[in-house]
Parts: sequence; structure tokens; C-alpha cells
Amino acid sequence: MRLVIARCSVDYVGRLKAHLPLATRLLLVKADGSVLVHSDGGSYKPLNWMSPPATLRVTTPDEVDLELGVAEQWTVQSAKTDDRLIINIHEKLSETSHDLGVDPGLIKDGVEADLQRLLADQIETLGTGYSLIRREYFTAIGPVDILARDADGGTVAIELKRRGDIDGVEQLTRYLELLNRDPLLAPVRGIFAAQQIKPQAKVLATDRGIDCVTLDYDAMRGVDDSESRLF
Amino acid sequence: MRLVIARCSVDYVGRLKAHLPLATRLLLVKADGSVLVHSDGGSYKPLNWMSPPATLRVTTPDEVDLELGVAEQWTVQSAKTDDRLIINIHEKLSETSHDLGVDPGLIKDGVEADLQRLLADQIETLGTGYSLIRREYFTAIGPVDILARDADGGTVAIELKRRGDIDGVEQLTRYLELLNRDPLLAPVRGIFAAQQIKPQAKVLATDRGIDCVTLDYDAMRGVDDSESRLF
DNA sequence: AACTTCATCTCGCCT
DNA sequence: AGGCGAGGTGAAGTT
Repeated sequence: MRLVIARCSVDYVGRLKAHLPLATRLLLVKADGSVLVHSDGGSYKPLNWMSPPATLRVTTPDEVDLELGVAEQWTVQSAKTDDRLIINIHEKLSETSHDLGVDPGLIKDGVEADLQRLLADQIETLGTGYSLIRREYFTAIGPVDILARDADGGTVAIELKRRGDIDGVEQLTRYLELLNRDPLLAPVRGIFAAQQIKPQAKVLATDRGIDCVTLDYDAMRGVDDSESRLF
Repeated sequence: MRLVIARCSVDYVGRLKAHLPLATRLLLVKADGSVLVHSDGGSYKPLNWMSPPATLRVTTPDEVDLELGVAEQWTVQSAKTDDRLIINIHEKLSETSHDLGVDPGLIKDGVEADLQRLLADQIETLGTGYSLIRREYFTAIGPVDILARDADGGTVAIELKRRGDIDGVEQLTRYLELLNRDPLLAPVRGIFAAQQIKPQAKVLATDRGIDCVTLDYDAMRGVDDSESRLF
């Protein structure tokens, strides 16, 4: 990994065009040839970047650039697409290089898959008498997150999201349309379950007769923890 | 901006939980208190991070951590949420600090807004005799990208995307449903225009009587350039 | 390899 | 401040 602090201007040409005027920034060159251009603010997204695999070439600036004070020019070319990043370095303020080795990688807990597992285990969260038919019930247009039976024996298709948005409702609608064509399952109700449901999504869901349920992941995990402690 | 190369383990607790085992990484501390943990690979997304505004405190590792070889512990606390990043530094291999100043920011060209402006200017791209009614035609459920009139005087709602996906078709369908309830506008046809249209989206659109048009941004910009040169 | 779906999405615009 | 849509979305898993 190479770290360069430099006064530079940057141009990206590819899926769109983007330009960064002259300023002091961090240039981070990774082992796979990818390059990140970071300022001293903003979030984790760089101002500009090139994704791996890519190759960095030091190219000769044209006369105009030379007159503008470009000391060194980098051309970072994507190996797979024709995306290109051109970095005009006017002044290098610092340069270091470090050998980091391969990273063992990140371990996560609390993503949608965990939520699905918890809800399947605690299907009665949705109402007394609910029972699980199965998780990831496969259909021609994709898997329904959870298929369950309610207290009256009716089939319920559950679409699960961390953040309940309008396209989640659309997705569930398509599933319900399909499932309700199956005489062995029909009629099938829909439940849209999420940690947070956007108002617009709730309106659309309600309009289509789909129930909305807001889930409390911490509470559900708490129940699961106490359950596992009992064993 | 502070750059630290360190052997460290990292834990994130917040919207979910995540853990990084001990390895050598780059720790980037920005002026706004945000922290990025980068390895020497992957893309621009850090392995772990804390978004600004945040504060970094050097805390005392507990006995277990001390015995495991933790020399220094950072607790990065988000100022707005209860997200927290804990970095256990076993060994600092390098540490530098730089003053970068405020960045002038990125200038973009070729995003959906540019595409919309171009298509509105060159509405005849869609067919001879087309005329613009207006861009961003507001409805109760959101703005229709472009409303136009075709050669026969019929109203056309145009949904514009850089990448034409199935949810763009759903969006246009909702608009069409609403617009066709208005007797002053009805009947309203739909056109789904994008630089690239996914096969699935094309099938769904066609099934619903929506025309698909693939746009060539470079060509459209070319037309616009030559037009502006004429003036 | 193409495609779909998730994301600690981020980012910007607007109300 | 919160909702909403776009993104050079990226990244992971599946067909």
C-alpha cells in the first residue's frame, strides 16, 4: 500500500465524467492497482477512485498541463472496463509505502439473513397461532422470504427487510399474485415485516391489503438468547 | 488527517455487529472524527469505519485485552447515533499527520439530471413530431421525469433512467395509472428511456404496453454541442 | 459470467 | 430533521 499526500487535480472518464480541482489530498494506491482519492472530510466514499483490477502508469503531462505546474501525471486504467482516472500531481508533500498482507476479513451479525432466522424461530411475533411452513419458499420468480400459516389455517407470505421500502412491497405483490394462482395455496395473505417501514411503503402496502409489521431486532435477539440459555 | 499503519483488531457495534481479527491495516482518521479501516485490497469501501461526526477517545483496554497484547485502544463514538467502533492496537508500525484543508469538491457530468436535460432539449429523439410539455411534471405520487405530446397529439409520460431496471417500469406504471384517471390528460402512453435496459425490464414494459427506448448519451451530447456551436 | 438482492449503503435534493 | 431517489452504487450469493 502506497500513501501519497499531494497537491493534485483529478479527472475521471468512464460511466460518467468527473473533475476535481487542484487541492491537497490523500492518494491511496492498493496492491491490486486500485486507487482512492480522499479529502479530510466526508464519509468513507472517496472523492474519486478506480476499482480493481487496475494498472497505474506514470505518463507525461502535455504542454498545457506542464505550464500549469503538473510535476507528475498518473493514469489509472481499469483492467476490465474503459474507465480511467487521471491524476495531475503538482506537488508531493509526503510518500510512504507499507506491506500489509492479506486481510482475514470481516465477520458480521445482524444482517437480513439473521433477522430471517430469528423471525422464523419466533414466528408467533406476528400473531398468536402462527406456524412456520418454511423459509426461502422457492417460486418461479424467486424465493419468498418466509411462508407461514396463521391461526385460521390461511397461508401467509412474509417479505422481510431491514428497511421497508416501496420496492419491497412491489416484490411481495408479485409473489402474492403468483402464489394466489396456485389453488393448493390460495388464498395467500401478505405481511411486510421490517425493522423500519417508510410511510410511502406503508401506504402502498395497506392499499394492496398487505399488513405491515415493524420488528425489534434487539428484542428478538434477546428472546433468542434467553431461549438458548434455557438449554 | 492522521494515517496510522497498525496491527489491530476492530469491533463495530451499532446497526449491526462486526468483528475484524488481528491483522496489519491502515487506520485513517479524518478531521471530522471519522475513521476508516482499510486493508490492501478490496474496493473503496473500508473493512470497517465510523461516519462523521464522531469523536475518538484513547481508552484503557481491559485485563483480557492487555494480556492479548493490546498496546492502545481507540473508542470511536458517533456523535449522532449509538454506533461505536473499538480499535485494539497491538503495534503501531507508522504514524503520520497532515493538514489538507477543505476540498473544493467534485464536478460531475453525465448523471440522470444531465440526461433529462438533454432529452428534453432533443425530445424528437423519441420520434418525429414529439413536443415537450414539461420536465418534472408533479403528481401526488411524485414527479414524472418528462411529459410530452406525440405527433398525434397524445400525451406521453417518459420515465428516464441511466440503467433501466424493473423498478423503473413499476414506477412508470404507477404514474400512468394515476395520469390516466385524469380525463384532461387520458389517454397517456408510457415510454421507458434509459442508456441501458435490462431484458427483464423490457419484457415487463412491453407486457404493459410501455415502449422502450435506449438512449446514446454521447450522441445526444454531441448533438447538443454542435447546436451550441451554431449559436 | 450474468443476474439478483442486500447495504452500518452514501449522497444529494427536497419538504 | 426526515423522506425519497440516484449511484461510476459496491459486494455477496446464486443461476
